[in-house]
Amino acid sequence: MSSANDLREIALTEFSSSGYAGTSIHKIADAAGLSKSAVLYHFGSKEILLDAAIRPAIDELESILSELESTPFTTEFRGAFLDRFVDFLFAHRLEVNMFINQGPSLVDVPVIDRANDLVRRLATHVTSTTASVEEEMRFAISLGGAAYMLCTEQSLGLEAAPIGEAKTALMTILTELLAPIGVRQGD
Amino acid sequence: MSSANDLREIALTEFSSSGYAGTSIHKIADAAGLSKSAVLYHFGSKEILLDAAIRPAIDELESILSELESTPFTTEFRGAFLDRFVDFLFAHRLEVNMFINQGPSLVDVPVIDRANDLVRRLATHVTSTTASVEEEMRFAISLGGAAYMLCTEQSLGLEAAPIGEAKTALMTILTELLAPIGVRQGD
DNA sequence: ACAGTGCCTGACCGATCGGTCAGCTAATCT
DNA sequence: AGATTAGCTGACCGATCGGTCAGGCACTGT
Repeated sequence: MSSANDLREIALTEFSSSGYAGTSIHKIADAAGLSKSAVLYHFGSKEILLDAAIRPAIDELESILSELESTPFTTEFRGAFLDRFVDFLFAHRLEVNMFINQGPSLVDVPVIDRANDLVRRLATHVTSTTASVEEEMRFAISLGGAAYMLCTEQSLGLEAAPIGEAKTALMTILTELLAPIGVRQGD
Repeated sequence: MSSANDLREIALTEFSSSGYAGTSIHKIADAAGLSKSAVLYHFGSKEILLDAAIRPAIDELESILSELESTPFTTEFRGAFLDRFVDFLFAHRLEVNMFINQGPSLVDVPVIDRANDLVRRLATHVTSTTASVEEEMRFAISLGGAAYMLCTEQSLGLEAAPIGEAKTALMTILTELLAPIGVRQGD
């Protein structure tokens, strides 16, 4: 495996668990068995490393969102969308956890701003413009709750379940949570 | 208002939004119109300030948990418990957001360890020992989702709703989310 | 054999971190 | 009036931060 890739993954893990401000370049370098200078050789700055670590996830989120915004929200598409979104959450749990928890405090970092914008767009689309307080809550709880759950299953005693079972359970819960939202659009 | 109390509140706000590691004593002092030394005069160290900021919330959580563990979980108590718990979430949203998001990374800070233990105890009690993956998920999503939602309502476009309406909505959602859990105990 | 390049290191820089300390001021106590 | 105390400040400390730089090492192409 390439050093750059190692560093990206290690940085993502550390940023997600200890926070961006709480993670020093030195710590990441140590975990990779390299020197701090090696990290700055591959990624010109700490911020560039952050960008590289979460950009793929944000790109995919943007793709999901584009499809969502350009497709009539029929009942069957709702299922397909939720399926893809849950897959996204599982595949990029660390990244999601990062910009959900630290997004507000990392403004003016371009890649984080982009992520925040996407979340806002997603919220606007899912809840529509006339959403009630409860509907907006349902969306926020779904997103924040899933991000939290996926990153604390082990530390909370939730031992890793078979992925298939976990996905099914999460889809059940999210479907139930979001069911009252947007029914006027396609159901 | 006393300086010490000002500092506690400012510190809580900053710790919650920018993270413990990402908040310097100097920043807190500036926001309070004092010098860094004044902060360290009132609170001997940054960690002591953190302790002072979130201890009241953790004390109340412990009280809620004690009542929960010592009361038969009848249907009517379930409602009363949820009511008290939602009140707690609203009253201490910043503290909850803090130790939900940064709890794992702030281990070996005693007051945070205590909070983590309480959350684990709460999880064990609510989901019981034989909980399924989905039941544990429902608990984690409820807790993490509520904490996220309560701290991002403004930054996500969710303008502050009347407190009463917001509480009712949150209780509806949490009741629905947790309904399938623990029915064998008192219903 | 030699130049070039990719990868990496250690020394070093200024800034900022958490924390200590001597001392100032205003109010309180005797 | 004199002593004490609470509240606070600015100077200063060592450690660590993100980042720069010169150079070493291994390999490749000529």
